[in-house]
Amino acid sequence: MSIPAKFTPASIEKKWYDYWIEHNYFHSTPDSRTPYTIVIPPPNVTGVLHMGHLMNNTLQDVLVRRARMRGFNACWVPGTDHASIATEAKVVNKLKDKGINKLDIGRESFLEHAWEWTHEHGGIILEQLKKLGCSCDWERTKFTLDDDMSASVIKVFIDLFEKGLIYRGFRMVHWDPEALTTLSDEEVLYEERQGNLYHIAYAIEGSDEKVVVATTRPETLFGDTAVAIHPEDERYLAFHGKKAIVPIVNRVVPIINDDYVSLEMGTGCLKVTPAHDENDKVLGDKHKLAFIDIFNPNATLNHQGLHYEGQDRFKVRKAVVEELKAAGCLIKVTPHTHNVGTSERTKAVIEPRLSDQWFLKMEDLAKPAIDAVENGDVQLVPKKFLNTYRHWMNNIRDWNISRQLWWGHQIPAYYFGANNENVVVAESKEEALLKAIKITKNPSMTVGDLKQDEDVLDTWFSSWLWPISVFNGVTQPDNEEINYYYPTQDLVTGPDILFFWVARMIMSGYALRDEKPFSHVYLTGLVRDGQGRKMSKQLGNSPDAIKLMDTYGADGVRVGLLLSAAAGNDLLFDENLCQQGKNFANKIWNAFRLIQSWEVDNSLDSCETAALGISWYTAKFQQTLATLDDHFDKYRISDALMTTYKLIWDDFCSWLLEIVKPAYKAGIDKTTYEKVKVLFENNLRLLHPFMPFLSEELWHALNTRSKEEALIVSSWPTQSSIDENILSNFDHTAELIAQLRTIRKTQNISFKEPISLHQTTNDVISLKLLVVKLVNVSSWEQVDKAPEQALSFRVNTQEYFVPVAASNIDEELLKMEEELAYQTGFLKSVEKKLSNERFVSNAPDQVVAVERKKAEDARIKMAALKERINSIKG
RNA sequence: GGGCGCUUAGCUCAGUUGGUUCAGAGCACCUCGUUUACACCGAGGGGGUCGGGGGUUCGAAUCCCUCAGCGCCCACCA
Repeated sequence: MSIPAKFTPASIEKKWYDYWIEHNYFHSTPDSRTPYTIVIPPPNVTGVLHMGHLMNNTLQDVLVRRARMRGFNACWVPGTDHASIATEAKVVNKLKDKGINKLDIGRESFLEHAWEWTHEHGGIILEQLKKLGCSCDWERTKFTLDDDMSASVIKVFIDLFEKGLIYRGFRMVHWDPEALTTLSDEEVLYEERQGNLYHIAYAIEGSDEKVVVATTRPETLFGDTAVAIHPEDERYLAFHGKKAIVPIVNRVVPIINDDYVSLEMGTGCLKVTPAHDENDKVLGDKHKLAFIDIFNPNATLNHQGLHYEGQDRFKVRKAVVEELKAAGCLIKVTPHTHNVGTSERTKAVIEPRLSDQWFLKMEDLAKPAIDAVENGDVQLVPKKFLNTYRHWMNNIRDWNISRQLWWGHQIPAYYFGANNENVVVAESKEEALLKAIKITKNPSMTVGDLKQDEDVLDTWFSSWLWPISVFNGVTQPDNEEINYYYPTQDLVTGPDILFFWVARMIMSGYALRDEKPFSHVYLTGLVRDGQGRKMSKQLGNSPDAIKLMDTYGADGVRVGLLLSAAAGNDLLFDENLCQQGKNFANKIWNAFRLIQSWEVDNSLDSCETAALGISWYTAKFQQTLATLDDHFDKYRISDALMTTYKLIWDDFCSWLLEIVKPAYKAGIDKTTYEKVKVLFENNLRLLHPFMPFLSEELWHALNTRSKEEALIVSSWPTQSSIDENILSNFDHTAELIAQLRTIRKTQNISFKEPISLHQTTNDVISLKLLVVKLVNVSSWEQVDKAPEQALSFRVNTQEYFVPVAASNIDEELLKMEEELAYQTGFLKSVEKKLSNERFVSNAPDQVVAVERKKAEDARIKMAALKERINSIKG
């Protein structure tokens, strides 16, 4: 036999991927079948495959491949995301290495660099997905900055603006002083940091008294425009109506009363810096205070910072503290831990900043999206995320959608007028001009009078349209594709972007099409390392995905990841699981080798033993298929895999093949041979979603196919009635075989030495032929009385005996006496239960019946044991 | 600070409405085995009072209360 005993995945993977592509099996177009659609969570265009992607896309491919086999028109739409801030940050760094500053080269030139970078690194990740075996419809590949994608984004912006949902607001936003842009609430991460609480004395105007405020940010005193106290704070009643003098700047500011101020916190006195703190802004608006912005965009101080102008905020903090100390204004400093907002991308400490930004009103958009998830139209898997979702959606705030970046969709807003005080929103400058003329009634205006907004939209403002825009459902709302494929079925993604992306897609679905975007959201866990740490570049604990596939094969890695990946649970990645996947592949490979090695002997009659095994396996397969389908229906993908794993390894390889296997050098009859090949082929169908490469390879190598050309487009087995009788019969037989093997082992009886078996009763039929073959039983008789010199055991209530030499009998006697003691105790406890009237009257009849059966069985066993013990003792 | 969830065998986890073999699976481990698919293997085996305590019930891994430990989400008040 020339087939190697070790399976080498590398030898077949590319071959079959190319084959699938050549035959166009991944491509989908609308037809009369029911669609099954998944849109990929688009990875960053310049990203490389990491463990999370492996996990995610394996799951999607499993779902897609199974759906395809079940006769659905499967369509998996791939694509990439331009990842505005992440990509821009990379390009900025790259230019910096070359000594180029983004601002020096200007927008046009910067974008050229960005596109160059995108073309250079873009799409690598999609190639890597192919290696994993992903059956995406590559003809549909989209990029969020493609022209048609951009057109969708712009159209939605304009529509929502015209509906009054998008507005421009002067608001406190999260400012990233390193990337020089605003961030949405979701892009800010809070870290606990050790800081100080500074107690600073402010003089009261026209008095020797002082008021002491507490602050964590003394450098912001340049922006102070009030001191606030609680109106009922008895300590400060004397200060009502007075004014305070801000140290260093010597600004005279009012002391205001507001019950926002806590009596317990700090000193009970608050310095108010309306331009640099969200809460202070509220106070500022309420009390009509001045707003003094003291920072430049890069968080150095501006001219308001006086002699600190141009210096960084943290340096200024130290210097100001020193100056206050020297001036005797610093009363005390206490350590203080607090949470500091940082930029998800640049890690810079966020500076609250007032600025003009674009916002999307969320409250009305959220309502149908909340309902959809509450009433199950959109199901989150696992359900535990429902609470999180509900909580967030019910407290949703307006979405800051503008970013001070260049890489992205430029906001289609055009300003005009002497101070650019007017704005129109339009698809193009020309259209904007028409709108502007309408407003100004000045026909002499030209496009030169219009200035487009410099900012771009948040990345998620394009990805929230993804399930619609990939089918051009925004720009052509009634086209055939969107009508056919939308809503999609399943979305597979991580819980970390539940709000960034998933919630917003649900909202856009209802806002734009009055329809959910998908029915199920499968939320995967994070992939962590063996110590539970999140995998990251910094820690260097993330294995190289490509290397992993080279080592264990794509199928092996897929199995490894899936094996312990219950939905929503973090996966502690362990390479051993990939090894297990690889071992499994090898096991299947060798099962194939065994079958291939058989030679049909047409002179042989159909083997009866094999026929029994085949009948049993057929039933077992049906039973497992029902379980498997159920796991899939409930999105228990790792359970589905484990079910398949055990079916093939244990039931097919360990049992069926051993039953069917012809004797050494003997031929096999044609009937058995053909049937086993069909059973193996059916195994491959179940296996295909998990291990597409190996299963496709063997499907072809097996050479039994009649009508279906490739496994990927073959059919998923259908459930039919299950022969329960043979299954229970087999269970009994398997137990009998295990007992006999144990006896062989403990008694040191070689397999080659046949054993004989006796039984006294015959109330259970066992599949005798299997026992004869698998444990080499030479004679099997029913006897009236237990043999004198024999080992005994029971399967259920059936008693069996294996005659042995006398020397083993004492041991056997002891064993039986122990067993008798156990049964006696067991019976006692069951009888106690049954004599409890409340149990008998309250418990369901079925449960009581079971207890009665237990007692009955115990009595039978005990009687047999006693009889045997007595007979041995003579 | 508010909310949610988790704790079951050495490891990773199942356990659906409390009641049939419900105390499980895979891996790891131990013993034996090179029988002619596979040592990336086969056969057999050990291992948990289901985090602690209390309660409801005829009956609790499962329901309630409480304590301890861990994790996540939201808000981020000087």
